[in-house]
Amino acid sequence: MRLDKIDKRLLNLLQEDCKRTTKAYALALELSTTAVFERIRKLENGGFIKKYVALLDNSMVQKDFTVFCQVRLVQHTKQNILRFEKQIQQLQEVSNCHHVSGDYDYILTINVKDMKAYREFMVNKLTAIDQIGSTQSSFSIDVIKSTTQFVLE
Amino acid sequence: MRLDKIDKRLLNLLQEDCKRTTKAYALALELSTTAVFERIRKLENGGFIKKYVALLDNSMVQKDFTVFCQVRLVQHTKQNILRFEKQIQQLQEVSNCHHVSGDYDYILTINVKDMKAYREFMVNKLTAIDQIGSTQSSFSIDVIKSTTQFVLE
DNA sequence: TATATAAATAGAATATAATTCTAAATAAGT
DNA sequence: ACTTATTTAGAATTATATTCTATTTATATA
Repeated sequence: MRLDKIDKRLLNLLQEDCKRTTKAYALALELSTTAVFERIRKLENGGFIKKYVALLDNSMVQKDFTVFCQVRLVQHTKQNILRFEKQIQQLQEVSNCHHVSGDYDYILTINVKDMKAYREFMVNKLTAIDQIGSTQSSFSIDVIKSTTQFVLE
Repeated sequence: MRLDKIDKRLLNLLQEDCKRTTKAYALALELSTTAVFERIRKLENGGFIKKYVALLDNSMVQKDFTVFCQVRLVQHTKQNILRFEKQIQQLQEVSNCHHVSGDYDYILTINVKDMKAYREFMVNKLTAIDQIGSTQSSFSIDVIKSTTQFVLE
């Protein structure tokens, strides 16, 4: 399935605000509500849209202390990798984790309340994972940009 | 305004899937639809919920080449900082940018189609920003975890 | 502890929107 | 040009959101 211009515009709109009425999208795209309804259904079933979610204000829910933590494993055995990754997935403080090229093996994004909570997390949870060799943390001083939207054109 | 247990459970649900019916949330929380409706309204007006968005499948929309790019500025003048940040915000390939502590000044998350597109981006857009001193890129080999959800408890 | 006041909830009523259905229009393939 | 499939529109229906009123529950105050 291929996306045409209208699909892309629709996806851009849905990424901005998925709670508008079908009528509102229809108006913006100059189509009927049925046409829009069918397109959305296709985009959902086609796997383009993963999910619809509420995004919270980090500071309002006390999760605005963000840390980027680079991790190196002690040894790159398949077992180590799998165990490490499984444990990372379990940690609710970790919002993102990528296996990456370069000096370190993984880059993690960690969201907690404050430095104290980060220390707790490091001591009790992260460094408790014994596949980890070394880590390096960069603390977020300010958020310059943060979006979930991919601009399609 | 303070969040009680029910609010937190509701926020957790809305972060998972914001498109369920009020009735569905009401059922899960053992409340009436009106009660849930009012709570959601409060969470929205109280600024806890920033927005409702559709999350797309990166690979389906050809944005699954992810790079973490660390950036160092040539000089830390206020002017340089502001100019750099303003330009970064403009770049649609950059989904995230944080001012960070440590060796580098910024960590950027970049989403493009492939290595070729990344090269284009680097040459034509990123390194065109003349406040940048040096950069270091880590390429994502695999996504271990990726969520927008903060677990509230 | 009794009383007043505010906040939260439930259920019914209403308004609005989603979804389905049928038919027409458009596009694609032969 | 003709057939077939896809997309679209408008009306009809179903489901849901939203409002309203009355109760209940919680909170504050004397």
